Amino acid sequence: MGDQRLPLSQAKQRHQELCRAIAGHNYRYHVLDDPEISDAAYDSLMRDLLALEAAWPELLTAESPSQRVGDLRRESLADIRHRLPMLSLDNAFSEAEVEAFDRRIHERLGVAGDIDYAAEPKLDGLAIALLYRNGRLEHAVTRGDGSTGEDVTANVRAIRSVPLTLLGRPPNELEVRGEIFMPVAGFEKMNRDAAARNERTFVNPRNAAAGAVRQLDPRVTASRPLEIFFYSIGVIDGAEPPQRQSDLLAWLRTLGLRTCMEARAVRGLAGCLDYYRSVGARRGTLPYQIDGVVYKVEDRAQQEQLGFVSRAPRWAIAHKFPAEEVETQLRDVEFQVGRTGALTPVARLVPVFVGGVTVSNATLHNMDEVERKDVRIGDSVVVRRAGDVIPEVARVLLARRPADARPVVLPAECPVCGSLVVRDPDEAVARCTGGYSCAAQRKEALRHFASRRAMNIEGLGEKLIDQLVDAGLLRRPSDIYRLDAQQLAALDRMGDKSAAKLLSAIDNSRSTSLPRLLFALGIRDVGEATALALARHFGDLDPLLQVDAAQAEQVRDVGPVIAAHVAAYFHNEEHRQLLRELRELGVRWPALARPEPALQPLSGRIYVLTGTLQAMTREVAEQGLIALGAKVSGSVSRKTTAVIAGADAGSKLKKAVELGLPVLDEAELQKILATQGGRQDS
DNA sequence: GATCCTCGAGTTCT
DNA sequence: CTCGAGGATC
Repeated sequence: MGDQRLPLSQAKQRHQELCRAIAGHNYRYHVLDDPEISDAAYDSLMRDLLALEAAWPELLTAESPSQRVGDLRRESLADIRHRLPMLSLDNAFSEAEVEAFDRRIHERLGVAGDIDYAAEPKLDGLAIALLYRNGRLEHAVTRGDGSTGEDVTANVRAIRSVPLTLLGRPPNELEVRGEIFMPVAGFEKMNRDAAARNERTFVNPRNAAAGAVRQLDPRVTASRPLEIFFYSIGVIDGAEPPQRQSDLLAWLRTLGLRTCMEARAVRGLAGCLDYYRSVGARRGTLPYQIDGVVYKVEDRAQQEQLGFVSRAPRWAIAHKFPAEEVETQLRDVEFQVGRTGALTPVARLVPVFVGGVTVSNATLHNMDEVERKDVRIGDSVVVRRAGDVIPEVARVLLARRPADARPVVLPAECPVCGSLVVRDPDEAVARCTGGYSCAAQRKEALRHFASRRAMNIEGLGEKLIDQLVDAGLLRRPSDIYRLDAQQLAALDRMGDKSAAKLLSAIDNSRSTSLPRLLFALGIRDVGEATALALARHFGDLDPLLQVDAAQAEQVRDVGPVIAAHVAAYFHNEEHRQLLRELRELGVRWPALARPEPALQPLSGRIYVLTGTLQAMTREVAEQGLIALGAKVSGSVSRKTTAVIAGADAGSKLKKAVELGLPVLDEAELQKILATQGGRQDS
């Protein structure tokens, strides 16, 4: 190469020119969407750069455009703590909820006229934070749980619309936040190519983008059509960012950071809703997937005045599009038999792709629901994912009902055991009368007995229980404690090691607590909370074996119905025999000591946990609160003391905000547990 | 008797 | 997460 004979100083200069030229073309291409030169001319510049760097390796720096893609495959991704937490957004699913949001802002700010908002599409991708120090990309971190994410720097460098160095006059330190996504066209092409090579395809652009960013090999990321839009900043040092959100976006563009060109400044509630409708109408023609729009209060001083609720700002909201609804056919309705014998109608659907996954089943809850929706077999139905998770049949398309559509008939006999099915006229559920002789009820009862919140026998799940029951090794819960290694090893897919592990898990479960045992028994209408109340009230099993309905009704939250179930359970000879056997086989629990009031500083308080906690599991958090005398409830009401919200909290957080209840985050919870002298021994 | 609050039970898919 | 129903409260 001719370059090789250049003196070093000239080579350095040429290198700088090339880097600057390439960065400039990147900016025109990605940020302005207005390239100056052809792709071929760009490639030629890149080739020159590579040749120069090959001849003078000392010129190579991490910021060179040639160094986008590292070739280091890593073992795992490191965790990085966000210096400023990455928040989530509150959601609105209707115009009324946006109206309420706008009203709250007026009230809090005490202003009368229209509020200025910045509106932008809500991309369906992956939130990310990039830190630039002195204009150079230092690291990129996923949102993770909001306080800690994964270091994906090497992969993010490989995304071509991410500048490795900022243009203009960047501040000393700037953390920018944005969304990485895969444009629909790129996604489809990638899947076509993958299919042609007989490789696995991705279900949706969001998953594909998330997978690509969390790759261990940055070369794989580089081969995926990823893009990024920036929309906010985190840590900043050495510059005063613009006062308004719209100006902030313009400022980011001057630094070479790509932003969504659909973002607009709008006035007042009406402006927000107009924007929502206009973007919604064009949703299908946008080159990327969006799941709603975001409104932010424009003015930063107002944002600061509004502040935060737990993990979400009060000054922004995501207005979601309605859940995707897809039409499909109802192939059949089958009835599942639960632990209590309840027959649940389940819709078997022609598999259909909705909300990012393939759905083939959906619960219909009970016969009332079937009748209310007028569901018939063979119907065309509309399916959606409620709360974006559980599939449901939204409605039937009556106009498309085929002539041979068959009504759903509640079977007169249990589909599993053939026993009579009865339905109390006052109740919505129909039940199989087979009791413990019904294989479905027996299996479900055993599964419940072994489940995590009951006897907590790890490894004894649905599959294994099916096998053991079918092999005749399990009939009743006490049989679990009679299993031996030889019997287990004879089962399919069960080696010596797994058998030993299971036996040890079974052995561990012998040492339990009275509330767990009472819950495990599966007495009708006795769930965790009632089991705990019974255990507290009676202190041990023996008084319960003598209990009559009147005594049981003394327990808080136990009325005549549950009291009758409890008394009947403990007077049934089969059940008494079961309890005798469990004791003989070594199942034991400490008698419940009446807790000292001094150790119950939180007594009378009711907490509700929601969202995903990070440092502790939900169960540990619950136990910690209960140990201090607090109650942990599953639903929010005016009686709730406070809601503890982890990451991605949903409807419960929303309700707490509506009721004006205090919302705590995980750090505050830990403070409560620590300062109240939370004991770890329960 | 009406209303609100809780709890229990069942469920999807990766 | 959602529905239904039991219990408490007024």
